[in-house]
Amino acid sequence: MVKSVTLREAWSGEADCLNCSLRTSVLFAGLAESDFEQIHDPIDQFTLKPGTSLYRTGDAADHMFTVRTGVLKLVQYLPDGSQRIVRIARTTDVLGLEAMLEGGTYQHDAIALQPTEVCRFPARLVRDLGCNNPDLHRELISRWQRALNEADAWLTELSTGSARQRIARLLLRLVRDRESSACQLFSREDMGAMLGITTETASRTIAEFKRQSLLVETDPNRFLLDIPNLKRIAEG
Amino acid sequence: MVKSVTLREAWSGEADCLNCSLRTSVLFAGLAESDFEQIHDPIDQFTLKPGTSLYRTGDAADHMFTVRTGVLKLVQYLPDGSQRIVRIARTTDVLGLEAMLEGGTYQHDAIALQPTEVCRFPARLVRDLGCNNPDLHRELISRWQRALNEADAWLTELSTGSARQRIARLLLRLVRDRESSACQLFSREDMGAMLGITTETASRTIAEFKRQSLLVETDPNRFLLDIPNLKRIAEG
DNA sequence: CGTGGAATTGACCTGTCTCAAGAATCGTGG
DNA sequence: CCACGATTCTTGAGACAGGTCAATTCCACG
Repeated sequence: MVKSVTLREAWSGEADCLNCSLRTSVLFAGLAESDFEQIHDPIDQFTLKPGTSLYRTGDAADHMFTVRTGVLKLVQYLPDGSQRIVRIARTTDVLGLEAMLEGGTYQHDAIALQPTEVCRFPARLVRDLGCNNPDLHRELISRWQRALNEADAWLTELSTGSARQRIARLLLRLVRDRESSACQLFSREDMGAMLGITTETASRTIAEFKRQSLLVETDPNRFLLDIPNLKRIAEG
Repeated sequence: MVKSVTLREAWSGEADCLNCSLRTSVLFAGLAESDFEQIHDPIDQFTLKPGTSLYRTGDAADHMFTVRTGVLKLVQYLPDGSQRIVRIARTTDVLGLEAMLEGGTYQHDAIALQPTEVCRFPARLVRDLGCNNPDLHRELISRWQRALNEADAWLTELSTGSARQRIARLLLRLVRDRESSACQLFSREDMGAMLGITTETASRTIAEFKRQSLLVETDPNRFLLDIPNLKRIAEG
Protein backbone atom coordinates (compact mmCIF):
# COMPACT_ATOMS: atom_id res chain seq x y z
CA MET A 1 0.00 0.00 0.00
CA VAL A 2 2.96 2.26 0.52
CA LYS A 3 5.12 2.57 -2.52
CA SER A 4 8.38 4.34 -1.94
CA VAL A 5 10.27 6.31 -4.54
CA THR A 6 13.63 7.99 -4.10
CA LEU A 7 14.14 11.68 -4.54
CA ARG A 8 16.20 10.96 -7.62
CA GLU A 9 13.25 9.32 -9.25
CA ALA A 10 11.08 12.27 -8.31
CA TRP A 11 13.58 14.52 -9.90
CA SER A 12 13.45 12.57 -13.12
CA GLY A 13 9.89 13.75 -13.36
CA GLU A 14 8.65 10.47 -14.67
CA ALA A 15 5.29 8.83 -14.57
CA ASP A 16 3.02 9.86 -11.73
CA CYS A 17 4.98 12.93 -10.79
CA LEU A 18 3.63 14.68 -13.87
CA ASN A 19 0.66 15.94 -11.93
CA CYS A 20 2.67 16.75 -8.86
CA SER A 21 2.26 20.45 -8.22
CA LEU A 22 5.67 20.67 -6.64
CA ARG A 23 7.29 19.24 -9.72
CA THR A 24 6.44 22.26 -11.79
CA SER A 25 7.45 24.42 -8.89
CA VAL A 26 11.10 24.98 -8.30
CA LEU A 27 11.45 22.76 -5.28
CA PHE A 28 14.03 20.57 -6.95
CA ALA A 29 15.16 22.89 -9.68
CA GLY A 30 17.77 24.63 -7.56
CA LEU A 31 19.48 21.43 -6.51
CA ALA A 32 22.55 20.03 -8.14
CA GLU A 33 22.57 16.37 -9.02
CA SER A 34 25.07 15.77 -6.26
CA ASP A 35 22.71 17.21 -3.66
CA PHE A 36 20.32 14.39 -4.23
CA GLU A 37 22.79 11.87 -2.90
CA GLN A 38 22.71 13.54 0.47
CA ILE A 39 19.00 13.44 0.85
CA HIS A 40 17.89 10.01 1.87
CA ASP A 41 14.46 10.84 3.17
CA PRO A 42 12.26 8.92 0.81
CA ILE A 43 9.23 10.41 -0.87
CA ASP A 44 6.36 8.01 -0.25
CA GLN A 45 3.33 7.56 -2.35
CA PHE A 46 0.07 6.52 -0.70
CA THR A 47 -3.26 5.33 -1.95
CA LEU A 48 -6.13 6.03 0.42
CA LYS A 49 -9.45 4.27 0.38
CA PRO A 50 -12.52 6.45 0.86
CA GLY A 51 -13.04 7.21 4.53
CA THR A 52 -9.38 6.70 5.37
CA SER A 53 -7.57 9.53 7.11
CA LEU A 54 -4.26 10.92 5.94
CA TYR A 55 -3.64 12.58 9.28
CA ARG A 56 -5.60 13.59 12.36
CA THR A 57 -5.99 16.81 14.31
CA GLY A 58 -3.16 17.16 16.80
CA ASP A 59 -0.82 14.68 15.12
CA ALA A 60 2.76 15.88 15.02
CA ALA A 61 3.05 17.63 11.67
CA ASP A 62 6.32 16.49 10.12
CA HIS A 63 5.18 15.70 6.59
CA MET A 64 3.51 17.58 3.79
CA PHE A 65 1.43 16.04 1.03
CA THR A 66 0.51 16.64 -2.57
CA VAL A 67 -2.76 15.30 -3.89
CA ARG A 68 -2.32 13.44 -7.17
CA THR A 69 -5.83 12.21 -7.73
CA GLY A 70 -9.00 12.06 -5.70
CA VAL A 71 -10.49 14.34 -3.08
CA LEU A 72 -9.98 14.84 0.63
CA LYS A 73 -11.96 16.78 3.20
CA LEU A 74 -10.39 18.80 5.99
CA VAL A 75 -12.56 18.46 9.06
CA GLN A 76 -12.72 20.22 12.41
CA TYR A 77 -14.83 19.14 15.35
CA LEU A 78 -16.80 21.13 17.88
CA PRO A 79 -16.89 20.25 21.57
CA ASP A 80 -20.42 18.91 21.13
CA GLY A 81 -19.14 16.38 18.61
CA SER A 82 -20.61 17.97 15.49
CA GLN A 83 -18.22 18.40 12.63
CA ARG A 84 -17.54 21.08 10.10
CA ILE A 85 -15.68 20.61 6.83
CA VAL A 86 -13.51 23.67 6.37
CA ARG A 87 -11.88 22.88 3.05
CA ILE A 88 -11.56 20.38 0.23
CA ALA A 89 -8.27 19.31 -1.34
CA ARG A 90 -8.05 18.11 -4.92
CA THR A 91 -5.44 17.38 -7.56
CA THR A 92 -2.23 19.42 -7.15
CA ASP A 93 -3.34 20.85 -3.80
CA VAL A 94 -0.80 20.73 -1.00
CA LEU A 95 -1.82 19.48 2.43
CA GLY A 96 -0.11 19.93 5.77
CA LEU A 97 1.40 23.35 5.23
CA GLU A 98 1.28 23.68 9.01
CA ALA A 99 4.27 21.32 9.05
CA MET A 100 6.37 24.30 8.03
CA LEU A 101 6.27 25.39 11.65
CA GLU A 102 8.70 23.31 13.58
CA GLY A 103 6.98 21.30 16.26
CA GLY A 104 3.56 22.10 14.89
CA THR A 105 0.55 19.84 14.74
CA TYR A 106 -2.06 19.27 12.07
CA GLN A 107 -5.13 21.44 12.47
CA HIS A 108 -7.66 19.13 10.83
CA ASP A 109 -8.57 15.57 10.11
CA ALA A 110 -7.76 14.94 6.46
CA ILE A 111 -10.07 12.23 5.17
CA ALA A 112 -10.32 10.80 1.67
CA LEU A 113 -13.73 11.09 0.02
CA GLN A 114 -12.76 9.00 -2.98
CA PRO A 115 -9.89 6.65 -3.80
CA THR A 116 -7.07 9.12 -3.44
CA GLU A 117 -3.38 9.12 -4.26
CA VAL A 118 -1.01 11.40 -2.41
CA CYS A 119 2.71 12.03 -2.28
CA ARG A 120 4.24 12.43 1.12
CA PHE A 121 7.49 14.27 1.77
CA PRO A 122 9.23 15.33 4.97
CA ALA A 123 8.51 18.90 5.98
CA ARG A 124 12.13 19.26 6.98
CA LEU A 125 13.01 18.98 3.32
CA VAL A 126 10.94 22.03 2.49
CA ARG A 127 11.97 23.88 5.62
CA ASP A 128 15.64 23.46 4.78
CA LEU A 129 15.32 24.36 1.15
CA GLY A 130 12.60 26.96 1.47
CA CYS A 131 14.73 29.71 2.85
CA ASN A 132 17.51 29.41 0.33
CA ASN A 133 15.47 28.88 -2.75
CA PRO A 134 13.57 32.04 -3.63
CA ASP A 135 11.33 30.33 -6.15
CA LEU A 136 10.24 27.66 -3.71
CA HIS A 137 9.77 30.36 -1.13
CA ARG A 138 7.47 32.26 -3.43
CA GLU A 139 5.56 29.12 -4.28
CA LEU A 140 5.02 28.36 -0.61
CA ILE A 141 3.75 31.85 0.08
CA SER A 142 1.43 31.54 -2.86
CA ARG A 143 0.07 28.22 -1.57
CA TRP A 144 -0.55 29.72 1.80
CA GLN A 145 -2.36 32.64 0.34
CA ARG A 146 -4.49 30.31 -1.74
CA ALA A 147 -5.48 28.31 1.33
CA LEU A 148 -6.44 31.52 3.08
CA ASN A 149 -8.50 32.66 0.12
CA GLU A 150 -10.27 29.32 0.10
CA ALA A 151 -11.02 29.58 3.80
CA ASP A 152 -12.46 33.06 3.36
CA ALA A 153 -14.51 31.95 0.38
CA TRP A 154 -16.04 29.10 2.38
CA LEU A 155 -17.21 31.66 4.88
CA THR A 156 -18.65 34.18 2.49
CA GLU A 157 -19.95 31.84 -0.19
CA LEU A 158 -20.73 28.58 1.54
CA SER A 159 -21.86 29.73 4.96
CA THR A 160 -24.00 32.69 3.99
CA GLY A 161 -27.49 32.89 2.57
CA SER A 162 -30.22 30.29 2.14
CA ALA A 163 -29.61 26.56 1.78
CA ARG A 164 -30.55 26.84 -1.91
CA GLN A 165 -27.93 29.50 -2.46
CA ARG A 166 -25.23 27.65 -0.57
CA ILE A 167 -25.79 24.42 -2.45
CA ALA A 168 -25.85 26.22 -5.77
CA ARG A 169 -22.56 27.93 -4.90
CA LEU A 170 -21.03 24.63 -3.82
CA LEU A 171 -22.04 22.96 -7.08
CA LEU A 172 -20.65 25.80 -9.15
CA ARG A 173 -17.43 25.67 -7.19
CA LEU A 174 -17.08 21.98 -8.02
CA VAL A 175 -16.93 22.60 -11.75
CA ARG A 176 -15.05 25.88 -11.72
CA ASP A 177 -11.93 25.82 -13.90
CA ARG A 178 -13.19 22.62 -15.49
CA GLU A 179 -13.77 22.08 -19.15
CA SER A 180 -17.08 20.29 -18.61
CA SER A 181 -19.98 20.92 -16.28
CA ALA A 182 -19.90 17.31 -15.10
CA CYS A 183 -19.17 16.49 -11.50
CA GLN A 184 -19.88 13.92 -8.87
CA LEU A 185 -21.51 14.96 -5.67
CA PHE A 186 -20.47 14.38 -2.10
CA SER A 187 -22.59 12.48 0.35
CA ARG A 188 -25.50 14.50 1.68
CA GLU A 189 -23.97 14.36 5.12
CA ASP A 190 -20.69 15.85 3.89
CA MET A 191 -22.56 18.54 1.99
CA GLY A 192 -24.33 19.43 5.19
CA ALA A 193 -21.04 19.64 7.06
CA MET A 194 -19.60 21.90 4.37
CA LEU A 195 -22.55 24.26 4.27
CA GLY A 196 -23.65 24.29 7.87
CA ILE A 197 -27.02 22.69 7.14
CA THR A 198 -28.55 19.30 7.94
CA THR A 199 -28.29 16.28 5.70
CA GLU A 200 -32.05 16.32 5.22
CA THR A 201 -32.01 19.88 3.95
CA ALA A 202 -29.12 19.03 1.64
CA SER A 203 -31.02 16.02 0.33
CA ARG A 204 -34.25 17.95 -0.16
CA THR A 205 -32.51 20.76 -2.00
CA ILE A 206 -30.59 18.43 -4.29
CA ALA A 207 -33.83 16.59 -5.04
CA GLU A 208 -35.52 19.87 -5.87
CA PHE A 209 -32.67 20.85 -8.19
CA LYS A 210 -33.01 17.51 -9.95
CA ARG A 211 -36.74 18.03 -10.44
CA GLN A 212 -36.03 21.45 -11.91
CA SER A 213 -33.35 19.95 -14.19
CA LEU A 214 -30.69 22.16 -12.71
CA LEU A 215 -28.94 18.84 -12.12
CA VAL A 216 -29.12 16.02 -14.64
CA GLU A 217 -27.85 12.61 -13.59
CA THR A 218 -25.82 11.06 -16.40
CA ASP A 219 -24.19 8.14 -14.65
CA PRO A 220 -24.99 7.03 -11.12
CA ASN A 221 -23.98 9.95 -8.89
CA ARG A 222 -22.54 11.93 -11.79
CA PHE A 223 -24.34 15.08 -12.82
CA LEU A 224 -24.36 17.78 -15.42
CA LEU A 225 -25.02 21.26 -14.10
CA ASP A 226 -27.20 23.97 -15.53
CA ILE A 227 -24.59 26.58 -14.80
CA PRO A 228 -26.40 29.75 -15.84
CA ASN A 229 -29.50 29.00 -13.78
CA LEU A 230 -27.49 27.82 -10.81
CA LYS A 231 -25.63 31.11 -10.98
CA ARG A 232 -28.94 32.91 -10.87
CA ILE A 233 -29.85 31.06 -7.69
CA ALA A 234 -26.39 31.51 -6.16
CA GLU A 235 -26.53 35.27 -6.50
CA GLY A 236 -30.28 35.56 -5.95
CA MET B 1 -2.64 62.60 10.21
CA VAL B 2 0.27 60.76 8.67
CA LYS B 3 3.31 60.82 10.87
CA SER B 4 6.41 59.51 9.27
CA VAL B 5 9.23 57.83 11.14
CA THR B 6 12.48 56.61 9.68
CA LEU B 7 13.59 53.02 9.88
CA ARG B 8 16.38 54.11 12.18
CA GLU B 9 13.87 55.37 14.67
CA ALA B 10 11.98 52.12 14.39
CA TRP B 11 15.14 50.29 15.07
CA SER B 12 15.75 52.29 18.20
CA GLY B 13 12.61 50.69 19.50
CA GLU B 14 11.41 53.86 21.11
CA ALA B 15 8.00 55.00 22.08
CA ASP B 16 5.12 53.58 20.09
CA CYS B 17 7.11 50.76 18.56
CA LEU B 18 7.03 48.90 21.86
CA ASN B 19 3.81 47.20 20.91
CA CYS B 20 4.87 46.56 17.36
CA SER B 21 4.83 42.82 16.82
CA LEU B 22 7.56 43.05 14.24
CA ARG B 23 9.82 44.75 16.71
CA THR B 24 10.09 41.67 18.87
CA SER B 25 10.43 39.60 15.74
CA VAL B 26 13.75 39.53 14.04
CA LEU B 27 12.86 41.69 11.09
CA PHE B 28 15.44 44.29 12.00
CA ALA B 29 17.63 42.21 14.24
CA GLY B 30 19.64 40.76 11.40
CA LEU B 31 20.52 44.12 9.95
CA ALA B 32 23.74 45.94 10.66
CA GLU B 33 23.55 49.59 11.57
CA SER B 34 25.00 50.45 8.21
CA ASP B 35 22.21 48.67 6.39
CA PHE B 36 19.72 51.17 7.66
CA GLU B 37 21.31 53.95 5.68
CA GLN B 38 20.47 52.15 2.48
CA ILE B 39 16.82 51.77 3.24
CA HIS B 40 15.02 54.99 2.67
CA ASP B 41 11.49 53.67 2.47
CA PRO B 42 9.87 55.35 5.41
CA ILE B 43 7.69 53.51 7.87
CA ASP B 44 4.50 55.49 8.22
CA GLN B 45 2.24 55.59 11.19
CA PHE B 46 -1.47 56.13 10.69
CA THR B 47 -4.36 56.87 12.96
CA LEU B 48 -7.71 55.75 11.61
CA LYS B 49 -11.07 57.04 12.74
CA PRO B 50 -13.80 54.45 13.22
CA GLY B 51 -15.37 53.55 9.90
CA THR B 52 -12.28 54.55 7.93
CA SER B 53 -10.76 51.96 5.64
CA LEU B 54 -7.09 51.06 5.65
CA TYR B 55 -7.36 49.42 2.24
CA ARG B 56 -10.05 48.08 -0.06
CA THR B 57 -10.60 44.81 -1.86
CA GLY B 58 -8.68 44.79 -5.12
CA ASP B 59 -6.30 47.61 -4.23
CA ALA B 60 -2.74 46.91 -5.29
CA ALA B 61 -1.14 45.29 -2.25
CA ASP B 62 2.25 46.89 -1.81
CA HIS B 63 2.20 47.58 1.91
CA MET B 64 1.79 45.56 5.06
CA PHE B 65 0.51 46.85 8.36
CA THR B 66 0.88 46.22 12.04
CA VAL B 67 -1.95 47.12 14.37
CA ARG B 68 -0.74 49.12 17.37
CA THR B 69 -4.01 49.84 19.07
CA GLY B 70 -7.65 49.53 18.18
CA VAL B 71 -9.58 47.00 16.10
CA LEU B 72 -10.24 46.49 12.41
CA LYS B 73 -12.64 44.26 10.57
CA LEU B 74 -11.80 42.39 7.36
CA VAL B 75 -14.88 42.38 5.16
CA GLN B 76 -15.86 40.54 2.01
CA TYR B 77 -18.92 41.25 -0.08
CA LEU B 78 -21.32 38.97 -1.89
CA PRO B 79 -22.70 39.75 -5.33
CA ASP B 80 -26.06 40.61 -3.75
CA GLY B 81 -24.39 43.34 -1.71
CA SER B 82 -24.55 41.63 1.66
CA GLN B 83 -21.32 41.59 3.60
CA ARG B 84 -19.53 39.08 5.73
CA ILE B 85 -16.79 39.87 8.24
CA VAL B 86 -14.18 37.14 7.91
CA ARG B 87 -11.70 38.23 10.55
CA ILE B 88 -10.83 40.80 13.17
CA ALA B 89 -7.40 42.35 13.62
CA ARG B 90 -6.21 43.64 16.97
CA THR B 91 -3.00 44.78 18.64
CA THR B 92 0.15 43.18 17.20
CA ASP B 93 -1.77 41.55 14.35
CA VAL B 94 -0.30 41.95 10.88
CA LEU B 95 -2.53 43.00 7.99
CA GLY B 96 -1.94 42.71 4.29
CA LEU B 97 0.13 39.53 4.22
CA GLU B 98 -1.15 39.11 0.68
CA ALA B 99 1.32 41.84 -0.26
CA MET B 100 4.01 39.18 -0.02
CA LEU B 101 2.92 38.02 -3.44
CA GLU B 102 4.31 40.36 -5.99
CA GLY B 103 1.57 42.06 -7.96
CA GLY B 104 -1.10 40.86 -5.57
CA THR B 105 -4.18 42.70 -4.43
CA TYR B 106 -5.86 42.95 -1.05
CA GLN B 107 -8.58 40.39 -0.52
CA HIS B 108 -10.74 42.35 1.91
CA ASP B 109 -11.85 45.77 2.96
CA ALA B 110 -10.00 46.57 6.17
CA ILE B 111 -12.12 48.96 8.21
CA ALA B 112 -11.43 50.42 11.64
CA LEU B 113 -14.05 49.72 14.29
CA GLN B 114 -12.46 51.97 16.87
CA PRO B 115 -9.83 54.71 16.78
CA THR B 116 -6.97 52.64 15.47
CA GLU B 117 -3.25 53.16 15.09
CA VAL B 118 -1.30 51.19 12.52
CA CYS B 119 2.22 51.06 11.19
CA ARG B 120 2.64 50.80 7.47
CA PHE B 121 5.73 49.41 5.80
CA PRO B 122 6.49 48.52 2.19
CA ALA B 123 5.98 44.87 1.36
CA ARG B 124 9.12 44.99 -0.74
CA LEU B 125 11.05 45.46 2.47
CA VAL B 126 9.79 42.18 3.85
CA ARG B 127 10.02 40.42 0.51
CA ASP B 128 13.67 41.35 0.17
CA LEU B 129 14.65 40.51 3.71
CA GLY B 130 12.33 37.55 4.24
CA CYS B 131 14.26 35.06 2.22
CA ASN B 132 17.63 35.83 3.70
CA ASN B 133 16.64 36.16 7.29
CA PRO B 134 15.55 32.77 8.65
CA ASP B 135 14.00 34.24 11.77
CA LEU B 136 11.85 36.67 9.85
CA HIS B 137 10.96 33.87 7.48
CA ARG B 138 9.77 31.71 10.34
CA GLU B 139 7.82 34.60 11.80
CA LEU B 140 6.05 35.19 8.52
CA ILE B 141 5.12 31.53 8.17
CA SER B 142 3.81 31.61 11.71
CA ARG B 143 1.68 34.67 10.98
CA TRP B 144 0.24 33.03 7.95
CA GLN B 145 -0.61 29.92 9.86
CA ARG B 146 -2.26 32.00 12.55
CA ALA B 147 -4.43 33.77 10.00
CA LEU B 148 -5.46 30.42 8.57
CA ASN B 149 -6.30 29.07 12.01
CA GLU B 150 -8.39 32.14 12.67
CA ALA B 151 -10.23 31.70 9.40
CA ASP B 152 -10.99 28.08 10.19
CA ALA B 153 -12.12 28.96 13.69
CA TRP B 154 -14.56 31.52 12.35
CA LEU B 155 -16.12 28.76 10.31
CA THR B 156 -16.34 26.12 12.99
CA GLU B 157 -17.01 28.33 16.00
CA LEU B 158 -18.73 31.41 14.69
CA SER B 159 -20.75 30.05 11.77
CA THR B 160 -22.04 26.84 13.32
CA GLY B 161 -24.83 26.21 15.77
CA SER B 162 -27.59 28.42 17.11
CA ALA B 163 -27.40 32.20 17.35
CA ARG B 164 -27.07 31.88 21.13
CA GLN B 165 -24.08 29.61 20.77
CA ARG B 166 -22.40 31.76 18.15
CA ILE B 167 -22.76 34.92 20.19
CA ALA B 168 -21.49 33.20 23.31
CA ARG B 169 -18.47 31.94 21.40
CA LEU B 170 -17.81 35.39 19.95
CA LEU B 171 -17.94 36.97 23.40
CA LEU B 172 -15.58 34.37 24.85
CA ARG B 173 -13.23 34.90 21.96
CA LEU B 174 -13.12 38.63 22.72
CA VAL B 175 -11.69 38.12 26.19
CA ARG B 176 -9.49 35.12 25.48
CA ASP B 177 -5.87 35.67 26.53
CA ARG B 178 -6.97 38.68 28.53
CA GLU B 179 -6.41 39.18 32.20
CA SER B 180 -9.91 40.53 32.79
CA SER B 181 -13.29 39.46 31.48
CA ALA B 182 -14.09 43.02 30.43
CA CYS B 183 -14.68 43.86 26.80
CA GLN B 184 -16.55 46.25 24.61
CA LEU B 185 -18.97 44.92 22.08
CA PHE B 186 -19.23 45.56 18.39
CA SER B 187 -22.25 47.11 16.79
CA ARG B 188 -25.14 44.69 16.42
CA GLU B 189 -24.84 44.96 12.68
CA ASP B 190 -21.17 43.95 12.74
CA MET B 191 -21.94 41.08 15.08
CA GLY B 192 -24.52 39.88 12.61
CA ALA B 193 -22.01 40.09 9.76
CA MET B 194 -19.49 38.11 11.80
CA LEU B 195 -21.90 35.36 12.78
CA GLY B 196 -24.09 35.11 9.72
CA ILE B 197 -27.23 36.26 11.55
CA THR B 198 -29.38 39.38 11.35
CA THR B 199 -28.81 42.46 13.47
CA GLU B 200 -32.19 41.90 15.11
CA THR B 201 -31.26 38.42 16.24
CA ALA B 202 -27.93 39.71 17.52
CA SER B 203 -29.67 42.46 19.44
CA ARG B 204 -32.28 40.13 20.91
CA THR B 205 -29.68 37.62 22.02
CA ILE B 206 -27.46 40.24 23.62
CA ALA B 207 -30.50 41.66 25.41
CA GLU B 208 -31.37 38.20 26.68
CA PHE B 209 -27.80 37.66 27.92
CA LYS B 210 -28.01 40.96 29.79
CA ARG B 211 -31.26 39.95 31.46
CA GLN B 212 -29.66 36.69 32.53
CA SER B 213 -26.62 38.58 33.85
CA LEU B 214 -24.31 36.72 31.52
CA LEU B 215 -23.31 40.22 30.50
CA VAL B 216 -23.04 43.06 33.01
CA GLU B 217 -22.65 46.58 31.69
CA THR B 218 -20.03 48.45 33.72
CA ASP B 219 -19.46 51.52 31.61
CA PRO B 220 -21.50 52.43 28.54
CA ASN B 221 -20.88 49.62 26.06
CA ARG B 222 -18.32 47.93 28.29
CA PHE B 223 -19.27 44.60 29.75
CA LEU B 224 -18.10 41.96 32.17
CA LEU B 225 -18.67 38.40 31.04
CA ASP B 226 -19.89 35.45 33.04
CA ILE B 227 -17.34 33.21 31.42
CA PRO B 228 -18.29 29.82 32.93
CA ASN B 229 -21.95 30.12 32.01
CA LEU B 230 -21.17 31.50 28.59
CA LYS B 231 -18.95 28.49 28.06
CA ARG B 232 -21.83 26.26 28.97
CA ILE B 233 -23.96 27.91 26.32
CA ALA B 234 -21.16 27.88 23.75
CA GLU B 235 -20.66 24.16 24.03
CA GLY B 236 -24.28 23.30 24.83
C1' DC C 1 -31.69 -12.92 -1.35
C1' DG C 2 -31.10 -10.57 2.90
C1' DT C 3 -28.79 -6.88 5.35
C1' DG C 4 -26.99 -2.29 6.65
C1' DG C 5 -26.13 2.23 5.48
C1' DA C 6 -27.33 6.15 2.76
C1' DA C 7 -30.87 8.87 0.53
C1' DT C 8 -35.44 10.40 0.32
C1' DT C 9 -39.72 12.03 1.92
C1' DG C 10 -43.32 13.42 5.23
C1' DA C 11 -45.28 15.90 9.24
C1' DC C 12 -44.51 18.79 12.68
C1' DC C 13 -42.15 22.27 15.36
C1' DT C 14 -39.08 25.92 16.49
C1' DG C 15 -35.56 29.41 15.65
C1' DT C 16 -34.54 32.95 12.89
C1' DC C 17 -35.87 36.29 9.39
C1' DT C 18 -38.80 39.98 7.97
C1' DC C 19 -41.15 44.10 8.43
C1' DA C 20 -42.31 47.74 11.27
C1' DA C 21 -42.68 50.71 15.05
C1' DG C 22 -40.67 52.95 19.19
C1' DA C 23 -36.63 54.12 22.24
C1' DA C 24 -32.10 55.35 22.96
C1' DT C 25 -27.85 57.23 21.60
C1' DC C 26 -24.73 60.11 19.07
C1' DG C 27 -22.99 63.89 16.49
C1' DT C 28 -23.81 68.45 14.93
C1' DG C 29 -24.77 73.06 14.71
C1' DG C 30 -27.03 76.79 16.68
C1' DC D 1 -24.97 73.67 26.60
C1' DC D 2 -28.99 72.28 24.56
C1' DA D 3 -31.93 70.84 20.72
C1' DC D 4 -32.43 68.42 16.76
C1' DG D 5 -31.83 64.99 13.13
C1' DA D 6 -29.78 60.72 12.10
C1' DT D 7 -28.26 56.41 13.33
C1' DT D 8 -28.42 52.52 15.98
C1' DC D 9 -30.63 49.64 19.22
C1' DT D 10 -34.61 47.38 20.97
C1' DT D 11 -38.90 45.08 20.81
C1' DG D 12 -43.08 43.08 18.82
C1' DA D 13 -45.93 40.16 15.67
C1' DG D 14 -46.25 37.17 11.95
C1' DA D 15 -44.27 34.33 8.29
C1' DC D 16 -41.30 30.83 6.75
C1' DA D 17 -37.08 28.31 6.17
C1' DG D 18 -34.84 24.90 8.11
C1' DG D 19 -34.42 21.62 12.02
C1' DT D 20 -36.12 17.42 14.14
C1' DC D 21 -37.87 12.89 14.36
C1' DA D 22 -39.48 9.05 12.06
C1' DA D 23 -40.84 6.06 8.32
C1' DT D 24 -39.79 4.38 3.76
C1' DT D 25 -37.14 3.50 -0.26
C1' DC D 26 -32.97 2.73 -2.54
C1' DC D 27 -28.70 0.59 -3.34
C1' DA D 28 -24.30 -1.81 -2.68
C1' DC D 29 -22.46 -5.82 -1.03
C1' DG D 30 -21.78 -10.21 1.18
